[in-house]
Amino acid sequence: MSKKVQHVKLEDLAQKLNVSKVTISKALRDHPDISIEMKRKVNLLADELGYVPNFLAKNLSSRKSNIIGLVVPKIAHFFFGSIIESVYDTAFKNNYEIVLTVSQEMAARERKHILSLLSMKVDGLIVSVTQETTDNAIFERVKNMKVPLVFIDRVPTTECTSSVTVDDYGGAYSATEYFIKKRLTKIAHLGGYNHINIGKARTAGFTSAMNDYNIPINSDWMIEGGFAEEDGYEGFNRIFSKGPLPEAILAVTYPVALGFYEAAIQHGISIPDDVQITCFGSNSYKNMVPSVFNFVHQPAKELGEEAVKLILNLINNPTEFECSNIELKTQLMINGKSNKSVA
Amino acid sequence: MSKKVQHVKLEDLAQKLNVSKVTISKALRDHPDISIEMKRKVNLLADELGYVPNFLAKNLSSRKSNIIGLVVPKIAHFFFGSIIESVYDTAFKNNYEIVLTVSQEMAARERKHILSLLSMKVDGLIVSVTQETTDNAIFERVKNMKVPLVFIDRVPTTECTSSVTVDDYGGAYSATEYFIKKRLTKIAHLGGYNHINIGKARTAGFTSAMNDYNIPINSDWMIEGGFAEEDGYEGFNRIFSKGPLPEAILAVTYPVALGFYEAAIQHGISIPDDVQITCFGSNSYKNMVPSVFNFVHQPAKELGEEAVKLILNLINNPTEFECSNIELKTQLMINGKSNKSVA
DNA sequence: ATGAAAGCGCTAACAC
DNA sequence: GTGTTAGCGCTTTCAT
Repeated sequence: MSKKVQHVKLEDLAQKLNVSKVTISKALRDHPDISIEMKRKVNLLADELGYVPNFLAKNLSSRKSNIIGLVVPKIAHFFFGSIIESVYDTAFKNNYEIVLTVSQEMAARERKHILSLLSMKVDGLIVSVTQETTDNAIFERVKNMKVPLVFIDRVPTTECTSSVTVDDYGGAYSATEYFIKKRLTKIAHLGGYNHINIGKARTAGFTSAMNDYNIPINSDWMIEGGFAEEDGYEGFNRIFSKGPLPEAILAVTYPVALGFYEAAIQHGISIPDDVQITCFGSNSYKNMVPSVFNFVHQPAKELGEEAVKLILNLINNPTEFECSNIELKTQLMINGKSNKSVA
Repeated sequence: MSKKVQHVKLEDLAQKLNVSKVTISKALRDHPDISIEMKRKVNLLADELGYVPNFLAKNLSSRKSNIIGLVVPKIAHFFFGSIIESVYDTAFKNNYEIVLTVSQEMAARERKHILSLLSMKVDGLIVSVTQETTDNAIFERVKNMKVPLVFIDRVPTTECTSSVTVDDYGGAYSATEYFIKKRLTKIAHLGGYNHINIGKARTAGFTSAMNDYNIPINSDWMIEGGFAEEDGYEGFNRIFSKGPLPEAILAVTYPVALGFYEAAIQHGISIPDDVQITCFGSNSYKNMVPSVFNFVHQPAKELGEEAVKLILNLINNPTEFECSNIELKTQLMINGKSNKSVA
């Protein structure tokens, strides 16, 4: 390693080689103008001196960044953790950097982060909205600025968005159907807000399955709320206060199932003996480790990959890939194993 | 919302208000030079026009960024997920942004990411090294550049680093002692590499406890490896190939425990009936949900908070906080409950 | 209290 | 092939 590592810039290289800094700049970027010989010399010297281009200057003058901004509502949950890991990995392999921001389910933070990312001149934006997000103005703004935008998993209700989602309706339908076929017909739904696609579609899937099998829906058991533990906790208490418990629960997310579980245990209810729970999400580690829940498995890794691919397509080809929606299949996992008895 | 959202810059505001852009710049930054009245007008207009300062230009000229770079080896695991969430949250509350990069346990990626972050002119760097990291040259370079650097959880063996870690030695000691007091003396250690602090200290804690209680250590059961599932999987197979299994396992991380678990199940071994497993990490969600493992609980949230506080101190006061090491306590959790019978 | 000039480190025209 | 000239949008002296 060289000793002089501080503040090596184009001009330093230029002086040492007695050429202009433009030559250096071009050589480093493998511009066809420059001779092979020159490029060799420049790269050698750059390595030796430990030259690292100044990201800020570079992007300010070129007005692109090779950065994709990512905005997620949560991070310390397996589903989002997996999405994020996958997005990072796919971006890295395509020579893009990710700048991740976390909105913590707060619309105000989400807005602030998007503005930050825009001011960094990101080349594109991948967003999974908060449970609070109802105002789409910020997304309109992104669109007006012609910054490619892809939603992942959670999509606000606007026209012409590009998105990567899962088959929420079908997943909820299958999970509900599975309960019914097991003769568990007293089913509650801990659903998400209807202003978000996943809340709406999952509730619709649940309702359709119930209707198709002529099972009456108990309106006390149709809970609409957020996606976090506290929502599940509160959901239990609301259901509990109304009388006898259902035999089965379909929960809109894994955290909601956890919250329900906590409240149930505190009331001496045994899970899954007294109440069976299926939730959207993903059992961790290859579904090896036993869980008290069953899952509507969401392919997080694929979601991340597809979102990056789509945003790259949008960056390179803004018109052709506008408003494309990719929907991936879910899979009902019973005791960690894929369930084939239902569609 | 205003319609003209694209490319509003200082000069645009300046023209509208018939002042120079310097005045605007100062007003926006609440500089004492500017009159209250002027500031009011400027802020109003900025809001109206949706002005967002250009991050690139701003930081290029001021040569600071209000950004802290974060480098972690993994993300889709609860422990790192929690650290990351906590770092983001604490940074946000202090008006800093985080740029997160993920090395995926690869030293080469780690190096590349650190260079990227340096070229973004981050104000400081929080790093948890990969299991491969043995060359400290890149960290020396950071130090030479006078960029504040804090290690979190995983620290390379260099002199004068600032770090936030847990009591790895004590945690491993307590976990081992607990086994011994339960009369489980055939204990294997699935340890981490000795070139990283956590590998070394946890192995030392295990060894000390065994020695203090005069329990012989079976060298076939002292595995040194990485921190991921595959290492646990391989660890099982190495132990299994040597003859009878131990009664208990101390695993250096949760993923290692998972890998061991998978391999064990495949061989018809029952966990925890045949082999009890304790690992470093954290049961998820308030330790409510039953787990087949016991845990040496690491306070991830506090780790993140302390790391951010320390880096902010270093940024504001580079000399005073140099080489400070914060060590947090671990807690042995048995069946999700804190164990008081051992230290 | 306000502004003019210079410059952060780089890239993009356009000459030569 | 290589260099010259501008300029990205902001902040910083230093005048006024």
